Amino acid sequence: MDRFTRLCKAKGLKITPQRMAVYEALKNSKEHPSADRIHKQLMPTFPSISLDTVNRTLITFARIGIINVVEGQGDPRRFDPNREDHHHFYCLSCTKIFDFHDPDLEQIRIPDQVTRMFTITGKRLCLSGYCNECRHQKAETAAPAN
Amino acid sequence: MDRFTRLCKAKGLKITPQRMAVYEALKNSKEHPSADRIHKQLMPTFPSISLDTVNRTLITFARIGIINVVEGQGDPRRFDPNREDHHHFYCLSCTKIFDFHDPDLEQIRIPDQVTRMFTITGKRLCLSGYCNECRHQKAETAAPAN
DNA sequence: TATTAAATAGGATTAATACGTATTTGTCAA
DNA sequence: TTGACAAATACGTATTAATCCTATTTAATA
Ligand SMILES: [Mn+2]
Ligand SMILES: [Mn+2]
Ligand SMILES: [Zn+2]
Ligand SMILES: [Zn+2]
Repeated sequence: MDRFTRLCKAKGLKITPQRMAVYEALKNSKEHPSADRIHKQLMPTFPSISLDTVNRTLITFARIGIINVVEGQGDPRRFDPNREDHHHFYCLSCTKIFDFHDPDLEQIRIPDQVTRMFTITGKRLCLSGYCNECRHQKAETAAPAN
Repeated sequence: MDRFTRLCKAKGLKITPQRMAVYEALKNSKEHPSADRIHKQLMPTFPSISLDTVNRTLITFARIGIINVVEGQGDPRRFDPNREDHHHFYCLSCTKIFDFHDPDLEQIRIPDQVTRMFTITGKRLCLSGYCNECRHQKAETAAPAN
């Protein structure tokens, strides 16, 4: 019994072709797709799958801990299949999210004042700016940010 | 000449009653409002102001550096008038964002590999979980997250 | 194989944001 | 102080994301 089947059983979720398809689309991906993106990706091989189902499935997966919802800046909700502890760089131009790791950052200590006040389930360093592809375009086209 | 007037002049922006109203609404706020929230807040004293103008104004303010856009998890775009270096806790239940500071975190070192690859304009520790108000409700109503 | 609750598809709705444009208005130079 | 003009606004429309509704299908279980 594979990981996916095990997880579904444990949470009392039915194993449907739709859920399997979404799981397969996410597995091994290092991207941070939106529901719409996953839906488009599945359409060729699974034309009958609905966007609503993809969206519900992703939210369900996030709820049971198969994936995470990640931080964006007002754009469509993004999901992250990478459950390792890691950090993010967010490109303000193309909205791509890049993972990075750093041993030093693993030991970030959260102030007691904060841990007392909140129940913390997620912790991550969020960087933003312009990715390599975008910073060049930017210099030509747009005015600088400040 | 006040800070707002100075900033607008420097960036070649006209000083309009709408922009002044939005600026006043943000100033001194420690919240992280959406465009809609600011619009609702202004309606009583400025009934003719349009949501479109509020939204455009906020985006303009973010562009010239008066405010920032902050990370959410798929909810409407949120703005942050607090330009001090600080960090965030995001409540997964009520979506409120809380500021916190920490001298230790000021010196977070970003790996060279990352600074080489990207132009970084923002850096922040992003925590998520449940705020004090929400974690109690949660115990009663909803099933645990995992 | 029959039962049943869960899940899906797809249409409708709501909400957030952006766009198009006629009109208004702040700015600046005469 | 005024007039010209580009910038900004209001508001209607369009687009997009997300959710809701419900008839139908289907996975799980006995
Ligand atoms: Mn990631
Ligand atoms: Mn803040
Ligand atoms: Zn980019
Ligand atoms: Zn809360």
